[in-house]
Amino acid sequence: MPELPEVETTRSGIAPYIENQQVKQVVIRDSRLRWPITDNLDEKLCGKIIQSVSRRAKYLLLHTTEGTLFIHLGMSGRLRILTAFQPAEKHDHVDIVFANDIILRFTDPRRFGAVLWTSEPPLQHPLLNHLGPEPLGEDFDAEYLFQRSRKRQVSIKTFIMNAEIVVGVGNIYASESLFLSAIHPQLIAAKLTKKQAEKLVAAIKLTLEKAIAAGGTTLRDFRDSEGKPGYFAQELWVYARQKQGCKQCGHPIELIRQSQRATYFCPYCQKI
DNA sequence: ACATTGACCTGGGAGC
DNA sequence: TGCTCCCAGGTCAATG
Repeated sequence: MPELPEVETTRSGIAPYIENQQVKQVVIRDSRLRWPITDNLDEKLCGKIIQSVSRRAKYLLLHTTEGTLFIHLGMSGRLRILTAFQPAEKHDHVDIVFANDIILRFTDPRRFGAVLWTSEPPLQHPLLNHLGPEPLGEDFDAEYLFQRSRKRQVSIKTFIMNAEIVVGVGNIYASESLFLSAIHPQLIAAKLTKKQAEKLVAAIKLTLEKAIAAGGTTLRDFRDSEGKPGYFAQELWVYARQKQGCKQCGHPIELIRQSQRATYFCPYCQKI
């Protein structure tokens, strides 16, 4: 469920509550996530102070002086700050309790998420070290995207969702960015022109920035760290709008499948 | 190296 | 009401 804007919304929501706070207790109710939660996480984390909370791709990194806890929300994961006790429910798998009694609670019905500890520099971890540039970073530019797309035979939509090319662009924002840049999602990546690369990079950055500003997109169950939904859904041009009129030209939005994922686009605004 | 597909899970909604 | 089927904001591993 969460793409970069939702993860960033979660990051900025939890950071003020847990930065510079000392971990008092770790409660693990179910360690069966995408990978088993690191053994003896309580021993590793208890007594440590969270120096800062950062984000790399869709991972949240909780830094201490002796290691880093990194968390992925998968498709249905969620982090909440509890300032008063609440009984744990069915999918509340992990609580990190701080010395001031604030609780960071990880919930994940589908258990595609991850909660892992590393004492190495986190960006060198095998799950992180192969990732492409951040979409909002300066190194993600038209020249980069154009060069990387040469000779690539996948569709441009599949291409920009490849985390080795650029991270953070998930199923919603891929369709949205392609609409904004007027590029057909089935265009072969190798056929992207330099001009289209410029428009697409700008569209990805703008879409993600606006979604972050709106607190992410809530279609069904995304909630921020305080339990509130994101408001970007009302700004979506095409996603989940099949058969409805294009907000730009009125033609019905089409729904197709690419790599087993739904893609939405306007056949009039986005010609191949 | 690149492309495609299956796998991991649970819950909700549509259709019968 | 209840059953079955399909779908879902991700991404890794296995296979050509």
